[in-house]
Amino acid sequence: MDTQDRWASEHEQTLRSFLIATHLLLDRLDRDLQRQAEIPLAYYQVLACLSEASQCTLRMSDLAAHLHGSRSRLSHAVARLEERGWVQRVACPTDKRGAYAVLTAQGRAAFQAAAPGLFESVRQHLFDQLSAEQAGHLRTISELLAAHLCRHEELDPAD
Amino acid sequence: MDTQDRWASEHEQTLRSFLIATHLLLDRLDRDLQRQAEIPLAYYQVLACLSEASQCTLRMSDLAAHLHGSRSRLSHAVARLEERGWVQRVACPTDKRGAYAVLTAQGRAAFQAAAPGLFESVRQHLFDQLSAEQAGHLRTISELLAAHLCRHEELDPAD
DNA sequence: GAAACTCCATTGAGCCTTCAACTATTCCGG
DNA sequence: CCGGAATAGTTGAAGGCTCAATGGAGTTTC
Repeated sequence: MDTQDRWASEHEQTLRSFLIATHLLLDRLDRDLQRQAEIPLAYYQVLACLSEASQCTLRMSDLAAHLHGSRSRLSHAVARLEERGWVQRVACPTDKRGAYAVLTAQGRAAFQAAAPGLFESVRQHLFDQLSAEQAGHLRTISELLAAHLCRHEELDPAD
Repeated sequence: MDTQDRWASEHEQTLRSFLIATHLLLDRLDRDLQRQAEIPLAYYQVLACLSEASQCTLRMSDLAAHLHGSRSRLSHAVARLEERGWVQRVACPTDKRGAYAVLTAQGRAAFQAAAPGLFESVRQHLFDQLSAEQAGHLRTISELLAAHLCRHEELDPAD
């Protein structure tokens, strides 16, 4: 087996483990959250983002950008969250195309009720499995990859 | 800020980066593969698994287990792949409940056509962004997490 | 050997996401 | 100011996933 092949097979194995681990972990977190709080992880993230914004309010576009997701997806998500009374859409006075998403009191309550269970899952399935050093590595790696992918999306609007 | 808080906020940041990075990366790989080869990453993994099996054949259950996914999901996936003529179901002679999934010649061809593009994406968006040391860490971490989550699923059939 | 259990695999409903229009507004060059 | 281009956001169809329910086939027990 020459050097090229060794490289490839090593990376292939890493990729395989990475795909399995991330799928299993994301599924588990999503499932736990779904069972305990009846919200998908993706919607929890919307609530989390809004809860940190000033006035618990964000323009739809900004919210989508913070979540690194598409406008379309956010639009659907907010529609669902609005049905539950957790978020409200408010028209933007200065730009009639625009809309604000506002976290309601109920939305904040739902978010706060869901958080402890999620953190417990994360602790159990992620951080309890890693040494402090490994958690540090994971953070570094995640930040590197996220930065690259964000950069790449800006530059490559192959859409 | 006391020690507890520091711990929590550090981990929260790590989690955030991790979720963003994995979502962006999985989306990008899936999208690239979809554009270049018109298959979702999940279906590619099915083909990959079959292509490595002896006779390119695997029991549905075993295939699901290798992929760490549910039987239901695999059943749907194989149904789609069968429509395309890439996989064929074959009844198991010894156990009439059972079914084999067999990779067809067309399926193998589609898999081989898709692989280079995927590896290129993986190289560009994952390994080119990491040092050799970091790739090693990622592998270790992934394997740890995957092992834990597999163990956990066996032990905790909270279903 | 029949009832009770378990196991393999499939099915359909419901939800989430993506993709590709589409509407409505705002911006900008001339 | 007008017409074209860019921007904000929504919508509906299509596809994939999960969940719960089902059917059919082996297995166990007495």
